[in-house]
Amino acid sequence: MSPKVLCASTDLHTSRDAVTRSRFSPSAAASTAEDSGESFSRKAQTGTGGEASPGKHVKQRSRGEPRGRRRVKANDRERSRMHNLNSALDALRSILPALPEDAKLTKIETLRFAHNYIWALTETLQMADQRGYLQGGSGLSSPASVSSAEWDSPAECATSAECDRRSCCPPLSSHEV
DNA sequence: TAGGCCATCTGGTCCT
DNA sequence: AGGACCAGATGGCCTA
Repeated sequence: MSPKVLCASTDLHTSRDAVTRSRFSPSAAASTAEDSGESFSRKAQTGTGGEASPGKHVKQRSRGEPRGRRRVKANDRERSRMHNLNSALDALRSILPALPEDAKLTKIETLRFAHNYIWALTETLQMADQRGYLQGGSGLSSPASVSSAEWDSPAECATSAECDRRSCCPPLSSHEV
């Protein structure tokens, strides 16, 4: 679904990254506009968003580092934080039931799929527990051996549409994570 | 071309 | 004081 290639978590210099960097040139913007005392901000330019009205609220400068340098550092941290988040998301994708190679789940799809997957596993465990399968140690297939389609539409339903009709699966909104 | 998804920047707020 | 986290804004890329 999503043919785009996410930047690898450790690669800070994807082509997209390069494009963005060259476009915004944050270091330049930060060190020129901000060092001169004028805060460079698209929000301020457009006048949208939750920013305080200009002039009313001037954030205090630290006496140490110049504001521009702090901004650049904060941007770097934020970037790596998001890369970290994406790594975790990739790790989550990797343990979800296999999908076709080219079908990479989007972020929101990954979270929803994982949510349903956990729900299905829980249901399976409960059923197995009730039937005493857990003592025997057999009769349960490993999650990895179950197709993603099966996990998308839990055991009782052949299709997700049927699942919707019967409401056998908890709607995500009912216990949104 | 519109809409979805994404990366990035940014300022505010909370926490250590 | 500085870092982490968050949400809004922006613009690029891709697909229907």
